[in-house]
Amino acid sequence: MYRTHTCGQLRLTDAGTAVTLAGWVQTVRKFGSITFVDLRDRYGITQLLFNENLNEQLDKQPLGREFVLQANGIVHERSNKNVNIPTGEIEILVSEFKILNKSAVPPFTIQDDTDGGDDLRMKYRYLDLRRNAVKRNLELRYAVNRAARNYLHEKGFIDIETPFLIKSTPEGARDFVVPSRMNPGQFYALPQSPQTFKQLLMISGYDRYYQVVKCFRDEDLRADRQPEFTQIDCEMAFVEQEDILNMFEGMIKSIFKQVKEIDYSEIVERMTWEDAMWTYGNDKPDIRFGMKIGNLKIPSTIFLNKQEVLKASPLGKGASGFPVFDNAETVLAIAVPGCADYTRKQTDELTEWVKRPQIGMQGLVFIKYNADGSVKSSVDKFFNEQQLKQITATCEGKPGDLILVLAGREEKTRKAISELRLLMGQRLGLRKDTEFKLLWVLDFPLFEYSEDDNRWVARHHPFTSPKPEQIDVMINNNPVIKDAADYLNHPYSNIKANAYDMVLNGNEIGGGSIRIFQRELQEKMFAALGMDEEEQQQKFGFLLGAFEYGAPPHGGIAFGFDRLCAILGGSESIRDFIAFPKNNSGRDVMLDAPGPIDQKQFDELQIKLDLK
RNA sequence: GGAUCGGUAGUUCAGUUGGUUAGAAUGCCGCCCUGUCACGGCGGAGGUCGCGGGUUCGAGUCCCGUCCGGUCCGCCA
Repeated sequence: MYRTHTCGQLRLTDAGTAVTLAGWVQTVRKFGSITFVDLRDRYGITQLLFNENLNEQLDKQPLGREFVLQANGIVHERSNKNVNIPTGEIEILVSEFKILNKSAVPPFTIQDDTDGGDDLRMKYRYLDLRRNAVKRNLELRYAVNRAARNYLHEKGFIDIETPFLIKSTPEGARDFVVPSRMNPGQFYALPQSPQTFKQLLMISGYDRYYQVVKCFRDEDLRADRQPEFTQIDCEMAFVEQEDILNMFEGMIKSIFKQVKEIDYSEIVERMTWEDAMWTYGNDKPDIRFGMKIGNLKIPSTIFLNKQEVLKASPLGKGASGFPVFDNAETVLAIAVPGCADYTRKQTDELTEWVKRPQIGMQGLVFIKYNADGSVKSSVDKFFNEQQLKQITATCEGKPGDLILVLAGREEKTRKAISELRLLMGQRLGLRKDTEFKLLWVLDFPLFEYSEDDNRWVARHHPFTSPKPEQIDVMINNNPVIKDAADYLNHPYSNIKANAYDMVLNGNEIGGGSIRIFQRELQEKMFAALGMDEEEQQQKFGFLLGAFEYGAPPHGGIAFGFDRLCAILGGSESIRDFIAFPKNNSGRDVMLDAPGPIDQKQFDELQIKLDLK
């Protein structure tokens, strides 16, 4: 037996007990004839005391950081207690010790505030995982996993595994592919999600399915994106949208309760996609703070339900005399609370920020709504006080606020003001990572028009059902677009999907839809995406076939598990919540993967490289 | 595919207008120390300034190329 207790276990009540501990040497503090050693394992740190009797032996067998040590001794009350650690009231008076393994000097310190950079920590991930900070994240991840499983099990869901070696589906993200040796020249694809399998399970009658499952997408990465990531993937049969929303806001609330002991008793807010874009310029708005967008001018073809609002806008009626606004497709404003006293330097800095290539705006207009009620703007030449106050009113500006106005092309400007809003929210400390705000975003457009491919693409995925009342529009209309520029007038551009995203603090943590379950509608959808009958049969024949054998109405949702864990852990980085993550280029720097393979392997696969 | 920032001691970083022997902190090694827990004191070792080329009397510093890493845009149903 290597140990009788763990390094996080012993307390003052254990004083006098003979124990054996095993763990890693965290630090050695030597004082001439006595030596303190902090011994660490997964459970904590216990101080070992080597007195003069053992010091000679310690000189012969010096201990270094991360040595694996076994020590026998008696639990003693400390004369100087350490209130900072749970075992701080005791120490082990060591009578005998054994070095179970030596350690090279680690390339970075194994501490909460390590001196190692990200790259190095990933290369020596097995050392980074010893750090308490990372360990806590993995423990949180397990807690979230367990909480989700508890809830779903309670609700009658069953976990069914689905295959990883499947068929390539070119819709959506790029597939990772795996060559088949037994079928030369043919390839499996790794699943982007178990989407079609879970639908088939519904058809098979497993009406409540879930899986905590790896998904694979071969797309360019970001700090918060991994080529392989984990979803909590769920599907239910005989449900409508409302049933799904209730079930899964229940799940998130239950996870909050089980993991964070947070009673999220408020009603989860709901917002249409159109309102989200209109009010926040973003389909995943952070509603922990206001700073809602004032819409001063918008193009007529978007936001069909907002035309009445537009008429009341100060710029909606016609030329203002300010060419930047008059020539712009869209003019949008936000009121930044309490920032009317910004200096020229500060406003210049914000202007530079919106002019960065990633934001790409031409400039930024300021209106200072001073605390005394006066207004001062960078466009005083073009607008009188009354007009400036009208602009201020559209974004609900109050005395003391700084009004920021952007003008330009609709899509770019809306994205820019959304980014600016998030930036200002961040700077004003309105985005606390201890506050959690859930939101459902509903009624997404079913299609988006791809000007690159000159065709409709599914915004969610091709299995998403239109709103029930719009099914006729799809069935009875010809999807062919003769003039690409005219797609906004096509009936398909206004079809809304029976789809929903769950947003937590400005992050999309889950998304799903009610699925198409009739063959005719599914064929119509594939056709709308430009697939002829033969292609449909070749790629999705199995699903169309299954729809002929009594497919029940069904729908589901998938949650981004890694990101959910990161948010609950109060972190921006999902990498810290994954035991063995990949870097920005999709490399595993510890394994040095991907890497070349042997010629023999190529020969067996009958594959030749033709590197460009 | 594009933008941008970075690469200097084991590690995290500083390094002025191009100018003598490239520094700090931490880690590491040695000696001292009986109550530390970020121990302390004294001493020491440690560098192909990512790589290649160019400009110059002289390059860590300027220019070009390249590799690697970070962040972002496109992309990610």
